[in-house]
Amino acid sequence: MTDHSVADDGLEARDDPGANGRKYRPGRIRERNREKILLAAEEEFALNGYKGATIQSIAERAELPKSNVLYYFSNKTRMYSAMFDDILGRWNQVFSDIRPEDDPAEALASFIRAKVEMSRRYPLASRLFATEIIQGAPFLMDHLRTNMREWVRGRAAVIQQWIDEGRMAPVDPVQLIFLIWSSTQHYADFQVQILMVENKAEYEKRDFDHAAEFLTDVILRGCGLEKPA
Amino acid sequence: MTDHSVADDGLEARDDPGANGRKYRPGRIRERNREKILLAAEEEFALNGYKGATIQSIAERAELPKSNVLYYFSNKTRMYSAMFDDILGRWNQVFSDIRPEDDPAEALASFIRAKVEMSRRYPLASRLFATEIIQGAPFLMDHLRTNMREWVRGRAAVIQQWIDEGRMAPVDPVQLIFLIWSSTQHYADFQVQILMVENKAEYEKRDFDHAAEFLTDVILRGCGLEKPA
DNA sequence: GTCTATATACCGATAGAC
DNA sequence: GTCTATCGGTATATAGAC
Repeated sequence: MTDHSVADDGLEARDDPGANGRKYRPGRIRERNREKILLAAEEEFALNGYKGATIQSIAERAELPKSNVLYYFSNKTRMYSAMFDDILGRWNQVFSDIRPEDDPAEALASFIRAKVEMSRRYPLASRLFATEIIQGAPFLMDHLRTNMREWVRGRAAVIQQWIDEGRMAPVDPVQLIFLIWSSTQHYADFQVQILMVENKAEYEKRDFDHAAEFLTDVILRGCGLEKPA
Repeated sequence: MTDHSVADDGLEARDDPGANGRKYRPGRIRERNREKILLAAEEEFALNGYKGATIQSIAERAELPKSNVLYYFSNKTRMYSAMFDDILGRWNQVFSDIRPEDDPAEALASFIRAKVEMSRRYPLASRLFATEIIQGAPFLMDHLRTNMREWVRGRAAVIQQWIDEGRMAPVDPVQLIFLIWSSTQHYADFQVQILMVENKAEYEKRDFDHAAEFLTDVILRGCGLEKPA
């Protein structure tokens, strides 16, 4: 269960314009099908879990024959891994950095906003990630032990420096990161619960704005910070 | 998938002392086996998901033949439902109430502590619940729509009253409940991630104490409250 | 009540025609 | 590259001996 392979298909975006202006790209169909499959897999895995999702159902959602799916991803575990590579890549593009010279209030607020926005834009990815962690992270263990640990340590060091400089209340930086993670992801992972409790049919953009505002409000004040203008 | 039946086996704890002082209770073996199965089911379902958990593996963990398990719970879905009835019953016993005349700081602090303690004592139950919600709550939908909605509304009303009386900062009471839920459950649901990031082999009691202290510290201050003595 | 044997169904993966 | 047919394995659930 440590087969956390990198999706290494040739995805170079080589443009090779044809005669009549229509772009010709070798592997364009392949690329498109790959994306369709990964998107379908995201929905099926998120909704039914690893075992519960079947290659058949993924194929149907992607509007491709089952064997075609197995042609692109030789087996189910590889497909699952490739999906996480996809998700983690997407996340890395979005994550903004924080630096010691930044204003703590502004940095934390923008971090919270970015995470809430992620919950809004990629709820399936968030749920998949949560399910994977809850079940013991068999596929992402390596990622947690290396990349994520380093990521947290880097951010925690910056926060600690802010504290040492007396620019915010002395709270455990690592716990603070966990608090921001959990409270923001909650809106994606527990969407159904939130909707049911609030008796809403579906989320609207303003719900996320409201959530982000509430969280920055409470967490920043909890860190002894004034809300940025 | 709406077969959310209540486990209605005769579980009356009728004591019927025998001749030599040894308690005789009809259905005692049945009760014991039921508990063993439900405990095993909790572990298997939490670790592998609904589809991933097999009756065979549950039976082995409970040290009973597979058919014996199917004798107590006629099928897999009933077993899954009975497990949640069990969990929800356990939770209802623990949940403390909050009243308008309580001190907001103390009430919220004890609520946070109780939830963290729950994450420590019943991590599997928390993970099962999370997985169920993430996957759209097919079995718990009814519970969310009725019991849980009422529970939240009752607590939110009390918090709102505190706000109206100027005893705490004006924050959205429902969002505050979500914040406390998400941040406390996180320690059970994302245990592996937390351990990996902090490079720890396993949780200790003091880790939970530390987490509870951090959360009460930040959240209470975020609500404009002083930490209770 | 307990357990063996088995019916039935479905899944992942492969072989091979086109 | 695409698709049909199918193999081997395993799951739930039941029938029936004890």
